[in-house]
Amino acid sequence: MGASKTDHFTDKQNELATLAKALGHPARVAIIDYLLKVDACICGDIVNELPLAQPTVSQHLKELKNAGLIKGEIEGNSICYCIDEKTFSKLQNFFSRMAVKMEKKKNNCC
Amino acid sequence: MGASKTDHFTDKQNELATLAKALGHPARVAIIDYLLKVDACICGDIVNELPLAQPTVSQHLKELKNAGLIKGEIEGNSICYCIDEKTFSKLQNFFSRMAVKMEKKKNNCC
DNA sequence: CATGTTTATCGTAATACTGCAATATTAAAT
DNA sequence: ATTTAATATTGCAGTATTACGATAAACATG
Repeated sequence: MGASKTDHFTDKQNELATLAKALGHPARVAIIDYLLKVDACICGDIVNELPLAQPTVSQHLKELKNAGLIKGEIEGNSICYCIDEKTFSKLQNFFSRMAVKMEKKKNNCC
Repeated sequence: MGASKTDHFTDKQNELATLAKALGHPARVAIIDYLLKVDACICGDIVNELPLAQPTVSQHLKELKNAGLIKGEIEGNSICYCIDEKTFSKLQNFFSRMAVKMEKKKNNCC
């Protein structure tokens, strides 16, 4: 089938899955890495940084934007992309909540 | 094509992408949630918790295990699954390193 | 306005993912 | 040794993802 049964899971589960999925490709991780490495937002350049054709990069950028991981503002005839920190802190919250639960059940388990 | 060009990215990028991809499905997030909710490791039960057929759940468990997010030990004729905390702390490290970089470039950007 | 630059979209091919019925495997219990 | 229970594997259908060439759209500049 290839289609996930999203309606059977909670909103939080679907949300985390969507964010994780967006990060589930090395090219998209590389885009995030690059946005973090340079000291400001990037207008262009991203295509030259990746070993992929321009349409492919554009597609990956779109997916990151759809997931809310990056923002893109039009700046003249190029586009200024930057990280959406709110979404990343949401991701971090998911994991720290998980960490708390793990701490609780320590030694309760294999 | 449908195949990622993993050789063109760094090991860390590929590693994070692999872990994120494994969490990129609500059923797999639900499995992790369940393992965290119950106070011990689970021998069985997981199939009954999810709105999916047994072979499908088994497949998701396999993917989580391949990614190193869970461990499964044979216990009699059932299997005891539990979270692999090492992998989760690795994930958390990725995100906290990112958070540090974000903090640094604050106000340097849109 | 014509041209070049930058980014997005379309179309398409190859591959991966999701889901399940049927079946196999494994180990306990009778 | 059979039966039962719990998981895994196989095979298949349907869908999604990845990648890119070709092309379009938007804008700045000469």
